[in-house]
Amino acid sequence: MEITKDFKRSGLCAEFSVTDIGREIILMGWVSKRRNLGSLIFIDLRDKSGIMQIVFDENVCGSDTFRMAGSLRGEYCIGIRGKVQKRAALANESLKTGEIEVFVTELRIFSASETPPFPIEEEINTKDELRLSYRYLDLRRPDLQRILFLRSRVTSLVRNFLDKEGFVEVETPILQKSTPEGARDYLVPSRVHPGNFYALPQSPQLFKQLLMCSGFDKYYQIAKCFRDEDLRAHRQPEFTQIDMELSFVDEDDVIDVNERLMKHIFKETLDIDIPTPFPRISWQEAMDKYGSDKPDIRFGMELVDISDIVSSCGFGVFTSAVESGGSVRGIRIPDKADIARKAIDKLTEEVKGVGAKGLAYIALQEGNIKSSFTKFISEDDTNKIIHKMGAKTGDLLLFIADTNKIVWETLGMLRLKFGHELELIDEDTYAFLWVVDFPLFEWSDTDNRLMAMHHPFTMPREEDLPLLGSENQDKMRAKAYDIVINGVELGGGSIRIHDSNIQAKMFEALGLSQEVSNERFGFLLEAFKYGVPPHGGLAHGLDRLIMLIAKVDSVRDVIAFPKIKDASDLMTKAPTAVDDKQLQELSLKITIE
RNA sequence: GGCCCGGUGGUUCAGUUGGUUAGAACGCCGCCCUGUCACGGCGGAGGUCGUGGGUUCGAGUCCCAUCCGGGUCGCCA
Repeated sequence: MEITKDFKRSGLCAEFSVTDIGREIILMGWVSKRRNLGSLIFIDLRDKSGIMQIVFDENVCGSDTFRMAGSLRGEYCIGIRGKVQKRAALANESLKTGEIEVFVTELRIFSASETPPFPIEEEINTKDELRLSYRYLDLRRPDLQRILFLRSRVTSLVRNFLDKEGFVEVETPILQKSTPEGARDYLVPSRVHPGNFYALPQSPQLFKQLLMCSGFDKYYQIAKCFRDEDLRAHRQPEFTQIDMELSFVDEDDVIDVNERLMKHIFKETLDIDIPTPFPRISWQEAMDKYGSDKPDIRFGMELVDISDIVSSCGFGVFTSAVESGGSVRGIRIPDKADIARKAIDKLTEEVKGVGAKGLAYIALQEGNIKSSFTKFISEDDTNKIIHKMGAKTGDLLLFIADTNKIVWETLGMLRLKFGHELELIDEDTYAFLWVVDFPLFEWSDTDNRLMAMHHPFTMPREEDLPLLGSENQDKMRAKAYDIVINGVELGGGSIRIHDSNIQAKMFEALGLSQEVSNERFGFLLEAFKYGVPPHGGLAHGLDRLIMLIAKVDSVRDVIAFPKIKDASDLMTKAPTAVDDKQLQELSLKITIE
């Protein structure tokens, strides 16, 4: 059945209302539900806009059409001509079009459908495995359609906003040079250059800096990025960034434009007014207070450092942690003093999973203090701890003694866990936050050297510059900033180095010889010889932004065709083996099996 | 790669200390029904309980291995 000149869609289901009563219209869509009453057949016709009830009455449509209507089944793709009428019975208040219906005079079945493997409805419980195998059917469901329409709306808002701000969108190459610093690259073999490979971009980082060298001043791109690392609920191997770079700016300028961008997006999509400026805290403060560089500040329960009290308390676990450069910190869980011994044991197992050696606690029960360690320390010290923690009867205090990194990570995890469990979090608020003054470097045990925490082109803070090259350079802070919403790292960026001397020292600090840095980044260093503007930028994770706005928990729900945990595609079965002929052309040989 | 959770008609689930013929709801098929919208009524089909092995008189249930999916740690400059 073909579409003909005199059978064109007059509009979408949800576009019609009582003002159209009496009109003859043509609708096209899918059979969502059918209710066959014998000599009266109701069909819920679904298109991307919603549902329209259509009615088949043999007296109106004739016996042939009525017989056809009886054969309709779920997901048949059809077109109908009919007259809009006010419903004879009560209106259906759950439908936008609930006051009207269409009496069909002509039915065209474009194609039949097998019974779908899962219901095409909102809020189904079907396993991801099945949904992703039939993603094209999954995407018929209204909730997923809404998210993809939302996603399109957001990218459109981003483009309009940044265009007005004087940004230019430039496409950077997908086939790039591999620079093995950071995540693993996806590699693409070159046919023309046997034995050589392109890499898919992990981000357009170097190209956007080059665009600043070229004088574009303000660049952005809705950029596809690729990282060959294992997946998580928030992580896909290919994902999209709202990427930008600006010249002649400092941190405040980048932060300002992005605050206004976020405010604009949240106003236009959710009609929420996000107050600006967003709060800013230093990385150090974030770690000390929340044990995380992406803290959820919708609730308190902040970490407390008790190292000074316990540094010579006589309890070996505590004192040795402090002596070896670590710390002892705790959090106060309100009204949890009645926690069962078994639950403490379970928590202990959990913190061991994060790398802690154990979990100490004080439970301030009515008239009784239950604790794993107070018998080892003086009553005076116990009271000091309770006082510093601000604890009162009924509270549970949990402590970790270890390196700072493990203490932060463990207590940060416990804080989030109890924040959710005790329902301290208002799910309807969006708490924006800038985390600034990140450390410039981070020690890598696997590589046994300093690594750039952000990337090697990040500008150190001026007052820390004298430390570069010194033995204290690991204490340096960067002009780097992350934007965090509700405990989710939405994006990050930095002011870049535009001074080739500082850049050279930076590579030296990272243990990159001049040869290696030239081989990897020579084109950028060369470009920096020709008058490079001060510049900096930021990239937002678009997928995460959509997750937050749409309030969904899996990044798969905001990507049309996502990959599963092992980075394969359940629907197309990619990746797959290729023909020997293709391998030969690429001068590749498979060595497995 | 480690750890945790899951896999039972098409879908979502139940299934007792191992014990008759593995159940329910929805969906599907047939018949009836002129105002349904979670339509209703009557009838029906549909399961090698992910797979392989083991223990047992007997396994959906216990054990081992394996496959598939999810979460998480490692990893993600």
